[in-house]
Amino acid sequence: MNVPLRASVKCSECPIRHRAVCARCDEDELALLEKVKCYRSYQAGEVILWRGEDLEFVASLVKGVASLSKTLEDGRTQMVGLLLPSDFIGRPGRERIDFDVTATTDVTLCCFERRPFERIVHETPNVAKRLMELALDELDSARDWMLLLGRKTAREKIATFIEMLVRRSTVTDFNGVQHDLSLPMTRDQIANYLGLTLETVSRQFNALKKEGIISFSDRRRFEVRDIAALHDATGDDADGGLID
Amino acid sequence: MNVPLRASVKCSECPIRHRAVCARCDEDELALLEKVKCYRSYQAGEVILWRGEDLEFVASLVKGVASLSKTLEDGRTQMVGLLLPSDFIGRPGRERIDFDVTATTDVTLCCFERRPFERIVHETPNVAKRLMELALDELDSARDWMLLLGRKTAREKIATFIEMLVRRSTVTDFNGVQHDLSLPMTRDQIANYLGLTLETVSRQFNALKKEGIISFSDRRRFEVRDIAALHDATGDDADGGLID
DNA sequence: AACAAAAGTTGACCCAGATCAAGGTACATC
DNA sequence: GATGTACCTTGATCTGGGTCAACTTTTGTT
Repeated sequence: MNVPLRASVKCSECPIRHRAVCARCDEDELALLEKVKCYRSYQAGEVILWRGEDLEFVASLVKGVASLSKTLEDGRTQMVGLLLPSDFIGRPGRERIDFDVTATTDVTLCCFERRPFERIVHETPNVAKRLMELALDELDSARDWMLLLGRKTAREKIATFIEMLVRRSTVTDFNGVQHDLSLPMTRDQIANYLGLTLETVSRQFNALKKEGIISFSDRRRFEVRDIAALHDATGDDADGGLID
Repeated sequence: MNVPLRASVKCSECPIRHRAVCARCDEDELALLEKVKCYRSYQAGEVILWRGEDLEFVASLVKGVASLSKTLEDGRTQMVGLLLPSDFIGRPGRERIDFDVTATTDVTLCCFERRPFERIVHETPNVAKRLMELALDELDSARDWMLLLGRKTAREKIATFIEMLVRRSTVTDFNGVQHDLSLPMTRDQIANYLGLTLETVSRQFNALKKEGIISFSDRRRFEVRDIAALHDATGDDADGGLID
């Protein structure tokens, strides 16, 4: 549902309080934001924003996974961004976006009307600064992704993708070992993310499974059995690769 | 040569005065920057910054073309950014970069020592704001590029590349028709940019030539003969594609 | 429980673009 | 004007991953 709901969660108790656009805010600044925020929810598959549409709100992603994607004339599409909790949608000074934003899983957003938000950005250096950091982080991951799309083999792409999920979940969950991770999307969406077809994604997952590097408990849930072999399969050098 | 030269060009007469990081500065703010700037020159092929190296300066690109590139363990490389005059190198709050920066042609930089520059960013909202705009522009073109790398055919990649050169030169030169444009790099570097091999780049250029869409006067200089056919070959829809 | 729809797997085949190889061309240096 | 070197072109061949197609498994609905 894209019906705005008055905020039910207090900012101070928000799960993304310390990573989102509000991360650097003090209590007073937070109060400003709290006054203009509202929540919206979307079901998996729902389009959150269409390319070219006027942005009436900007938002922090609170829960779930969303994706940014671009489409060619004949319908080929490529994901150009993956949004996880604490990532931001919309940019100061931009009233349109040049890609579609779709809910990959069920999603909850913390939305701010664009105009009031831009005033706050203007008057609150801590928000402006955090927005800059978020933009630079996105730029870094866009560049890692370009290396992946331009030069990696199908196997390397899949291995890199899994490694990224492992890293992100560590950051999110604070558990040293990760067994039982879950894919946040279908094979088709993963193909879209990696510049492959769904058949190739399926084959490469199964190849890594056969080699004992990963194992699946069901279609979505898996476990990394050999993290070193997984890393070798990414093609990245020891220190390099995705840093988030 | 990477020997810093005391500024010889006055900011007020600088060719990138109105597009670079200083674009929004008033005279007083400009004076602040002028005090800490110096010029450096690099020859085509020279590495400006190595990945991982400590950034001692940040800089605006004044003249020439530079590229950002990433490398896999086995030596495959992919360009992840192309810097043209007025583009910026280095980011506030980051003391390292995760890619190499190389002079593609002879290059002149307007450099600022990192520390003093960061103080100025902190105290000059007009600089901070402009830096944000530049970062967002880079993010947009990174995303167009991801679509290109992930989903476009060799022909579409080459056509898109040429179309970008046409657009950029229009913006730079303010001449309605562009005959006699020039490639800022070798076939090898173009391949690197587009996620292709140099042989494929050569073949696709010659295919477009045979079809009468472009023509070459020498290896570097060319002319677009049929801009509509060129656009058709990019795979982008009418309004979409690279916007810079 | 039966059925339908969505998601995933597997095999056969094919082709765009990589790879390998051999020349050709333009410019710099002596 | 000869020699070297970097750059580019062109042809022959190979192959990773796309395409097409059939089938299986899971999930949701009546």
